[in-house]
Amino acid sequence: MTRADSSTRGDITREVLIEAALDVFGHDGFDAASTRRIARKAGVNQALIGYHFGGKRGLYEAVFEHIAAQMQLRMEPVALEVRARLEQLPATGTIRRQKALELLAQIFEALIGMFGEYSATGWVRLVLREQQDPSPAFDIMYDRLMGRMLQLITQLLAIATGMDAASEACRIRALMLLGQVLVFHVARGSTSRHMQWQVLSEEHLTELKKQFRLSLEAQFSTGASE
Amino acid sequence: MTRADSSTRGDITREVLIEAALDVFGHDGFDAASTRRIARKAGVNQALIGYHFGGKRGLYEAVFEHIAAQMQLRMEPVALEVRARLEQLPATGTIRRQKALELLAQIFEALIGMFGEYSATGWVRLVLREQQDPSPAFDIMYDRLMGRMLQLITQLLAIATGMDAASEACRIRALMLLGQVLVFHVARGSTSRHMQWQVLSEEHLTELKKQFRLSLEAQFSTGASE
DNA sequence: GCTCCTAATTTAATCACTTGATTAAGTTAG
DNA sequence: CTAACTTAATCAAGTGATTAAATTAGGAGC
Repeated sequence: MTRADSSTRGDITREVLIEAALDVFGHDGFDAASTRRIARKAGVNQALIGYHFGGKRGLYEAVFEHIAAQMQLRMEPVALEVRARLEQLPATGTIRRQKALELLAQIFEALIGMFGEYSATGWVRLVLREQQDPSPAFDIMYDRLMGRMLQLITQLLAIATGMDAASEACRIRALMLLGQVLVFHVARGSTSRHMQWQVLSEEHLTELKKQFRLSLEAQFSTGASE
Repeated sequence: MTRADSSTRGDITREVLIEAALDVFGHDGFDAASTRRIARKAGVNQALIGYHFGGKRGLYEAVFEHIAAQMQLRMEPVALEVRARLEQLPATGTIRRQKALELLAQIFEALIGMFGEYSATGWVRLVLREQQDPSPAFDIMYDRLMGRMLQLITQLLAIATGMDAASEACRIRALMLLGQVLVFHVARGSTSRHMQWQVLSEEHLTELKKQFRLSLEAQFSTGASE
């Protein structure tokens, strides 16, 4: 789609291969995916995988670089804005807590939107597989994105609740928040049956955002919490 | 281990094959797992898979029957007790809500324990894979276990909050609760890095139960919700 | 603007190997 | 003795990787 400017032949080949590989790896997993199928889907010769990426593994990791770049493109502006507003918060007080909670909601809204948008593509499955037993490809994603995002969430949660950001409890609660969002993607089979949702539509995402916000505020809005 | 009473040779063979298959399928996934490796691990001939289970697929589904049976064995008593106590609840009032919330906490405590206990074995990965694109093997698990469990959770949540059990909101919140627990297993890579947990120990599980209960009570304890 | 040449890229063919399934011949237990 | 069970051997199909040969694009020289 946006490939008009890719200069050399090789660049184009690499690009179509990565896109095809994202699909096939996402669908079948690393082992079950065959390089021939990827090449056929990309409309190029199978040997080009070896030529351009060194082999199947190299292509796999290139796919993760690609995903990480796309996610970063999407989440970085939000993270930057949140961090900027974080600086301007009053040093203490109820308002500081309230604002931090609002920033937290903002991040998760973006996350829900991103997960929802990409849930049709194969990359949710890809990342999920890597979560189970991480290969070097996982580090690409964690170091650039997930880790930072989790840090930011934990930090905001600490401010919003008065917890210690370094505490185990605070990090657990941060992950639990993430779980409330992830479940609709990682437990897709159960979700689609229990909700009777065939596909995650825009309306469903809106409802998820709403319910998540309710949950967030019920848990942490100023007043009592640990 | 508990195989002293399995009568015929065939039964024993089936059993060791299923146990080996649970490991290998869990580790490698359906496609990447090889019947030869399973057979070698089980200490039997590869052709026995075809003989006893009809083929690789048949063995795979037998593994799920096995898992479902084990989970059922573990969760059924809890579900029964909860359902029994549910009957004895007062028809309305704050106490009814409080008790329902308590039952909810009880279920999740059992779930956290079960997930934690089995997280070392391969079956979390197995089920997770099936969640992504469910095969007939998934229905075995959903119909017997997950579906019922989700129904029960939704029902209790409805009582505890005054929501309508059939409403979309209530079902969403039920899944979100489950997500708070699942995340530590499905996002294992991120969890182990963020928490710096190498493995889910008994102490970690205790802390998870504690934090989950805090979250549950903060969200739904009597007073304001909906 | 043209040709020519070289390096980058692509192709088809082939390699050794593993896969799940099947078969016929064996072995065991009741 | 017979039916249940197990074995080793073999099958066709598909795997990732590699190779040498063919093709292509783009800059140098005129």
